[in-house]
Amino acid sequence: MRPDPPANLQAAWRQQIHAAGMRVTPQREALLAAAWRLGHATAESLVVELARNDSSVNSSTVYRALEALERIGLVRHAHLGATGPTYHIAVESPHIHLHCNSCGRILSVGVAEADAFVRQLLARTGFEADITHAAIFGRCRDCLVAASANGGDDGV
Amino acid sequence: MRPDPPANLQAAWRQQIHAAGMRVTPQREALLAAAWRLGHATAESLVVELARNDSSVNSSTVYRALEALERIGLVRHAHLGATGPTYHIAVESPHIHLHCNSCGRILSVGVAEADAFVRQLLARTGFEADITHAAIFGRCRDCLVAASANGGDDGV
DNA sequence: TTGAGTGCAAAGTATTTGCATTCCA
DNA sequence: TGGAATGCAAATACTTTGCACTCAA
Repeated sequence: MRPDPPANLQAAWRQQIHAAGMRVTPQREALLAAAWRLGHATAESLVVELARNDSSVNSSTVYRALEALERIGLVRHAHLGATGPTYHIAVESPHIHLHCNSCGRILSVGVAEADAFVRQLLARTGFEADITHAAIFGRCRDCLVAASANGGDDGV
Repeated sequence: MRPDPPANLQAAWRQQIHAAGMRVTPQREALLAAAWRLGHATAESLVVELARNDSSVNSSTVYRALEALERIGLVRHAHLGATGPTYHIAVESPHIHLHCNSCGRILSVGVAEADAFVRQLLARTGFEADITHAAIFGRCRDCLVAASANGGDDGV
């Protein structure tokens, strides 16, 4: 969990909402701050995080606000696991999500790791991949080590 | 939509269920056949497909059967879109799913396309990726062409 | 014969929608 | 002040669970 967003960032958010012809409301500001603190958050977890922090926001408002804020590019969603979409602040540098099937953790690595793959895919199949949009599933280093220490058993 | 599975394949399924100490029921046979016909199917779509074909199976049975059949390796699931998990018969040769954000189609390409990427990811981050488990989002060739013909507009 | 598997109905969870009210610009 | 945005409550969609009954082995 990160600390609250810096004031200048919050100001930029307000400005961007306003520039899009939309209204700056306390709920939207609280929502953006909560998304910033959580890093990766489902709609559900945002509702909970907001309730924890004084400012509770109705869940239907959260869904509608996320949709509106995504439309103007302030937040993005990705598919990180079995659950529904996960939202994050758009300014974060783009990264690939690696979802460990054993421990459930989400690791992030830079998009550069996949550059060659994306280029090759485009050249050979004509498909322009947005590698950041969905997690890649698998097993993280720690769980691989634990599994092999465990006699090579899966441990899943 | 594929034709019904060949008899020898169905026999192999029965054998594998039996070998796992589980019971071969008409519902499970119908479910496997439906999954084979659909290729990629959500639990929901399997319920519908089964209802269409004489043999309707209760949805709770479908969920429980999918879980049981996945446990013994006869079916697998993947995350292909915004919706829940998608099931497919396990014998299909492993493939990467490419989900087009514009037209919604799911393209399949061989895992060989990602071999270098998976190897590099393992070497550099220690993460063993199962690239087949989740779709990669992006835009297919047709939609890219359509978008550029459209003055470079997104068209989404 | 018997218990794994099924169907049904009810509950749970996540998300959406209609409408009256609030409050930002 | 006007209409975008919110809160509430009801509706919807999907999945899970408890329980009595069925049927594969």
